[in-house]
Amino acid sequence: MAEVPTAAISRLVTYLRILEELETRDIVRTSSTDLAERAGVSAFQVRKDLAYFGRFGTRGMGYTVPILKRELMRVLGLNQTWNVVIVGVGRLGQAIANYPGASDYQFQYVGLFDVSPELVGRQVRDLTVRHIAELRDFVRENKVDMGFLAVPPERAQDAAQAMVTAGVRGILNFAPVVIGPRPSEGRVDGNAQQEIGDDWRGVIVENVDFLAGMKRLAFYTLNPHLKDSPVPEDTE
Amino acid sequence: MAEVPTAAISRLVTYLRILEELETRDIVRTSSTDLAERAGVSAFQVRKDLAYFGRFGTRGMGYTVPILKRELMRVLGLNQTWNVVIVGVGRLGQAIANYPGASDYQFQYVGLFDVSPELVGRQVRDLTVRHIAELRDFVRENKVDMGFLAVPPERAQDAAQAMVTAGVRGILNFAPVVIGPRPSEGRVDGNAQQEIGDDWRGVIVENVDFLAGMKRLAFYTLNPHLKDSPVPEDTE
DNA sequence: GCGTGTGAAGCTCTTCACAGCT
DNA sequence: AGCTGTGAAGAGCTTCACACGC
Repeated sequence: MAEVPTAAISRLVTYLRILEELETRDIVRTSSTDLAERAGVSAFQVRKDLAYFGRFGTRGMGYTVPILKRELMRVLGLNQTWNVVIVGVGRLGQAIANYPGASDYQFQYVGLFDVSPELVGRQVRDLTVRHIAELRDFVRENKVDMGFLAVPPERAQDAAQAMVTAGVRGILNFAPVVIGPRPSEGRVDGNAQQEIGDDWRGVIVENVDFLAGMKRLAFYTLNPHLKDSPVPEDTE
Repeated sequence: MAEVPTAAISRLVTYLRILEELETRDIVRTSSTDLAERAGVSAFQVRKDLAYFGRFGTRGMGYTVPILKRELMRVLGLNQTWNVVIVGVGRLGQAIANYPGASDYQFQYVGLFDVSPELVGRQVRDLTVRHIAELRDFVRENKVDMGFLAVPPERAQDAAQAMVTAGVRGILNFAPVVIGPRPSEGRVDGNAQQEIGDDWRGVIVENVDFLAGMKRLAFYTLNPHLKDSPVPEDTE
């Protein structure tokens, strides 16, 4: 199914970041070996990852930083504007909204939503927090490309369903739960759950779960032999 | 090398979460099929993942929720106390420090560190923010099991190096950069980089990178066919 | 009969070696 | 000569089918 490995996409993001840093330092040329070292992967891997999307280098020469950067941005869809709503504007949601770097890639926060009366109406980063009941109309009246979900875990499934129903097709889920085309837990399950998940078709969910990260870290700290350490073996 | 797939550990964390929710609802029995459905994976996968660590079920019966929960906590190292320092106490670091759920697993924040004069000395969640120069002594005088790194990306490599030098053996890296046994960028590279990375041996790094998550989401929103959607095909 | 546990098959991803261009 | 691009080999992960125990 996946003719391009998911892990390859994560690595492309890393390469892009490295290219940006090289560009700020006015370094114009690089190579798969150089990128590999900076990214902590093998040079084979770099070349293979790039090869999924085209031929960006020159044999014998390497890569030209601005060109490869431009191409990776195009591949990743970062040369266009993305309108984003944030659902859940507590401490985490606000930290996300204010985190620098998102606007560098034309990610624009266009709406903030919450249920808390203390938050609705408040200004956060030039935007007024709206009640989540307004989400549906907002998504219909505005172009919304993706939504960030930063509500407490017990509300995540319902909030995600609301986003999908409203028409959001990409969700970055910060809540430590699995969201998806499931009947909402704690609801009477009697009536014919007709076509559950039909509106989830084509919806992309990416998870950013820091509690899970903590637990993985705990496990690997206890079992370090099960994880490849960041100490390089040899780049090629 | 990895006799247990990395992805399996992530899934175990998910199973554990589901078991906790079942327990709060007083559900005592479950099965690989049930867990699979809730976790969004196949039942084969659930059984295989559990089999890496033991035999926790009863044939023909399924699993007993409290037993499987206890066993998974033991496997993941969540039945012991973990002392955590947070390096970087800006908006993101504070959101992390205040995020509920960490203390449920005996993750205890024992020290907060930053360089900003505005933050050092301030109280955050019952702790006084210390200057990062105190990190080394702090780690030596206190038992510190892991560190969370939430500084701006340009400071991440140096801060990570400081943590490792101080003796921190597990790092949860929130900064959108690769950290590791590299010479700090922007430093004169002249003298013999003797044994770079020697002190990184055995250090575990887990990344929680939400900017990367945004970019992956952008890519998969543009190329949905390259990603398995959350819509289930059939659980078994 | 039912659901777990597991060796084996199948598939995806990574590593490799080298052909090909500059 | 040097470094990319890529088919092929190898490793690792997932899926499967079925034996086993309740």
